Amino acid sequence: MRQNKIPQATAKRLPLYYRYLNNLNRQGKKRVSSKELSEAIKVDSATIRRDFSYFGALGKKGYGYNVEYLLGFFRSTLDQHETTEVALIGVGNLGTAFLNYNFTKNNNIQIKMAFDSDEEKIGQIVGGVPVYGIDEMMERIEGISVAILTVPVSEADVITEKLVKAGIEGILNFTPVRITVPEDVRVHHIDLAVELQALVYFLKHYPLQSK
Amino acid sequence: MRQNKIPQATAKRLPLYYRYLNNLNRQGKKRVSSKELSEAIKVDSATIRRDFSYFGALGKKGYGYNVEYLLGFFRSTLDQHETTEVALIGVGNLGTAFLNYNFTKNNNIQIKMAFDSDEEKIGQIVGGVPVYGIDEMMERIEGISVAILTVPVSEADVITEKLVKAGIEGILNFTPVRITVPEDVRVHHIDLAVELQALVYFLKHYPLQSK
DNA sequence: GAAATGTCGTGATTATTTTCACATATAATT
DNA sequence: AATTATATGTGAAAATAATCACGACATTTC
Repeated sequence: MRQNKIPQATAKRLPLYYRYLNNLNRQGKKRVSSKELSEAIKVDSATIRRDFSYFGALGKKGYGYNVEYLLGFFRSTLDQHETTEVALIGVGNLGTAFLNYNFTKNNNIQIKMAFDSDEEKIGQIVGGVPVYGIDEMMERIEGISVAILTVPVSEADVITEKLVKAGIEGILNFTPVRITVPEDVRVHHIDLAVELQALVYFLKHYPLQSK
Repeated sequence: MRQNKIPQATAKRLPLYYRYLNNLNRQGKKRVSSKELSEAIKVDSATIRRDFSYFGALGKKGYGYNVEYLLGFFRSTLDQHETTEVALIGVGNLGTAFLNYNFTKNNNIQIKMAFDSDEEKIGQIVGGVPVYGIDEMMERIEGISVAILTVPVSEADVITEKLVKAGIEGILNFTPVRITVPEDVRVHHIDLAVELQALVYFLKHYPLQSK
């Protein structure tokens, strides 16, 4: 379970590979080469082969990769056989977008419950997920190890503290706040304003074409 | 304008620095050290010093950095003196979240217009931004160089093609589709399902604490 | 069944990024 | 004024990641 040898950069690409293989499989494709994959997902073909090779020799020379086999392999590598249950905190626009996203289609990830402090929202079912009051969070969240944080900035720190107390292990943080957690809690940040500004910066300072 | 020497990894962190310096300045803080910054934004202090040093000697030994000076410096580096106008395509939950996000507060980025194909939404003002029909996009978008793409998967390719024809230079793509564009158009992907699945993978395979 | 073609897996190389660690300079203290 | 504490900027090293390029082998074609 903890064969910690795969580079982080590779690990980040695995879900991407997995989803595309799923697509191919649905389309009934039987084989695929690193070159084809490369064109579809915009990752250098040598990088793809290298990535796959960390898991052993999954392909066949002169043929490519067997889609079904590869898919099955990634399914178990990405623990897709067991469903990961997730909680979402903050049912605003962004939170609602997540609730309506069907993660279970490609990934065995399921948002099991959501929390909000707005009386209007409590008790509703959004995207098939029940919304509870924040005050119920501590009891209800037990057994869930991953949280998506889509609350306003002002709430971020307080909620994070509660999540940590409730034993959460991973947080996908969409607030601009760099939340503070014990070192055994993993936080991934997605900062929408930063991403947008970075794109603008790259546009002005890193001309493409010539490259 | 094109002193292409700053590492990409550094460039991606600039907006983060900028926002935090803004916060400090608002709080009336006069000085800050790389160590303080490091604790706040969770980036190694040596990395911060190195990042800053690409722009010259911005600090003072034994003192740290002058917040106002540094802020002013980044403001011009990040082109914050001029407003960047952006269009958003797809006013669903995710799109609406963006429209309600006040980018202008910290960043001189303004979503100037939005597009959707839903008759219900056309003509509305969401978060202060007018929503037009997709069919008006080609005319209206002229002069805008950045687009945020928050449409359903099925629309992604068609809309992208239109955006490219309309002369867009950068796309912040939230669809899982790896859109195809000419090489002089810059695309940044943010794939929510991939991010979530990557977090889950890291949790299971990259134990923290010990590290 | 021989020749041509295709594609993997990987050693070696190169590029990029992070981190260490310390000389150097400023600021604070006594 | 001397001493101590602080914090930068950066050379050098280490870590991480991407890419090249080719031998080996499977598949396809003739």
